[in-house]
Amino acid sequence: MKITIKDIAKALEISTTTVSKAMNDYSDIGSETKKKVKEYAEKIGYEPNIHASFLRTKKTKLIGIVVPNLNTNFYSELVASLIVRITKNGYLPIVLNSSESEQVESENLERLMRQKVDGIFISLTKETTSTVYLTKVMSSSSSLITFSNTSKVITCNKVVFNDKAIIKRVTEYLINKGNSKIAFIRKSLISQNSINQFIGFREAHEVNKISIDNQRIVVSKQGTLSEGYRIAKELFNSGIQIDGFISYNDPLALGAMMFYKENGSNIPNDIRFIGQENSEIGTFFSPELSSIKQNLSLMAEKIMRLFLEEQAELKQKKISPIKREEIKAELIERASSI
Amino acid sequence: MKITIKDIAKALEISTTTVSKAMNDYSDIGSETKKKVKEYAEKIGYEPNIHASFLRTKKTKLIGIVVPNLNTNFYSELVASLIVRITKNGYLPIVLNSSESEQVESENLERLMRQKVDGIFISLTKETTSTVYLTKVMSSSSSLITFSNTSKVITCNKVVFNDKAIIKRVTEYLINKGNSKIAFIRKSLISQNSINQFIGFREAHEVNKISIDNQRIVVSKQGTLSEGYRIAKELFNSGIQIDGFISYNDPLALGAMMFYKENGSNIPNDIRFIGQENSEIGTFFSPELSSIKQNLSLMAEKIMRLFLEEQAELKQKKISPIKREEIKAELIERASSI
DNA sequence: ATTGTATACGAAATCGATTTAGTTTAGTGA
DNA sequence: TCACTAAACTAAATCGATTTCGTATACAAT
Repeated sequence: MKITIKDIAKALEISTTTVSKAMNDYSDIGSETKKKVKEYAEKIGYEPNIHASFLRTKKTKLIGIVVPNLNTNFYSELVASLIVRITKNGYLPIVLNSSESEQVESENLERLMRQKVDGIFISLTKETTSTVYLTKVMSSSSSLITFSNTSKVITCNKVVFNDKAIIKRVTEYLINKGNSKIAFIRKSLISQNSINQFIGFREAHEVNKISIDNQRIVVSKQGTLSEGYRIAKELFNSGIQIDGFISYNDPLALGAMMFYKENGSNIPNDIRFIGQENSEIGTFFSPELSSIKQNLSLMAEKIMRLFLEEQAELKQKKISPIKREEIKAELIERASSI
Repeated sequence: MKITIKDIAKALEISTTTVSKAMNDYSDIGSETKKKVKEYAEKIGYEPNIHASFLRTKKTKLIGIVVPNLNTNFYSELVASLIVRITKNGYLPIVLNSSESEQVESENLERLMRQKVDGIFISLTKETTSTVYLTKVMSSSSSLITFSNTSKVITCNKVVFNDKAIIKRVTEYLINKGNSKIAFIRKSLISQNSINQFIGFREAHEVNKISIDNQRIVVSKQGTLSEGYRIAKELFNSGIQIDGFISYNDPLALGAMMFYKENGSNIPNDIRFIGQENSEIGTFFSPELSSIKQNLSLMAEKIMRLFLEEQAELKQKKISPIKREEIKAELIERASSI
């Protein structure tokens, strides 16, 4: 049995208007009445029906999260972090997974717009090129925040890591250790995320006047241990020498490291390895894997804050300016790169 | 600008009633009219407002998913699998994470009930003892399906793995290989999931008339590689000998295996290791780790099917009987246990 | 006494659909 | 011809809130 404002109105012998206004702290309701209403509502366990109030307020208290691949440590942790913040602020998260498919991603955005969510937090798939759906979202009533992997061409709220800077720094770190034949395993040729990292990689070489051999630049779709192993094997069998290895996650670096170890390479003296995402497993290989650590909790925090700010501004009918936040990632140095 | 049934009604010069009925395939609307309405709706891109229709239908097309820990391979993959099925069937998933806290779990259930979701799919935390919130859900309008880790005392829809049977089988498999001092690392002492597995472990011993040394039964909260390493070290330092090792996930087994390898044990001859969840990483250690493989996709499929059946029955005002599905897990035998 | 002004409240419209309870029209059978 | 039925449609009520516009009261100012 559901409790509505009518029940409160009847019991307190006031109008439903007054009840509604009291619950929402309107200024034209006496403080006595407000107190009475709120207390009684609390007592009988009244909770406003969100769907009914949506009809007038156009607010659903729902936030859509769209990630390219939920089944990775990176995104499952980031999503978990977002969920905490979303629920803490009285919203509920609709989580969708694009499975690295632009097609699915666009369907997900349509679903969320149909549901009239108040906000959409999205990290693009590595194959996404079109921005028509993002543009659609921006002209809809849901506020859009792109994170982690976003698009260069679209102007919208963004929260990203300092992809270019951190890879530049890490590459120079290897170069300074004397490495000049560094392999770079990237996620895709299209995604902004990956492009930025590659630019950092390239700039580090340019600054140090070292040329890049494109044969050492590999795109890996899977990003698994076995893929890392396979890539290393192929490089080796093709006679492409390397003395450094940077990949977009840890499993790739570990898989490759395994191959070179089996083949008698001395790590880190012959080849230095650096992964990303700083997963626990990296510390259980020998030598322990150096890795770039991204603060996912901080990213979640910034995303949520951006959203709440925008909501507040929207309420005051202000036009909220586009914002961009960059979060610094850091290198965790371990035996594989010392 | 939003399009409503009014727009269609006006354009086609019929009543909104007819439009609504045509869209919902009522039998008292002519097929000509239905076609006309649907075509026009398609043409102008009409989409019914879910929140408005909720007021009459009490259906939100929303499903809540609650898992104990989203940031694990097991649950992130299972959730991803559920999301696909939920969206395919025209629903949207609200994903919540209990972070292994019964308190958070109960709050999550309250949130979902407040949102009036059509269904709640929940796997309980390992510390959950109370069933009051589950009972609340059952007497609410959301249909409840518990999965993976459920409760023994509550009578509700369940989809689980054959925890007892598979562990019994695996334990006997080790016993048949001559192992009699098997360590068993369980998730908790309370969770039904873990209790069932332990019963299987015990029964295997009873059948083979082997006594269990409780010192070899360890509860691990974290379930990480380092935890597995630590547990092995403690067993060893306490002088507790083992010749077999079964844990509730792969990292634990791998961590332990690492410790014993470092200490000169010959695996699998001295100690046989079996993990669970069959993660890729297990095949990258030496020897490769045997593991129990659960078909998560099948579980997701069964959960969704159960839900849809119940919805169909509910529509026909039938009382749907409580159902229980059990999914067979299987042992993937690798070098660590041969 | 009259006008003005806060303060506190309520009637009714509204949001966008669904559903109930008719109504109209054409066709059927006696 | 008349009563009856089936098919196709609709007016109005409804779901549960919010919001607009108005009203009543008390008090102060003129």
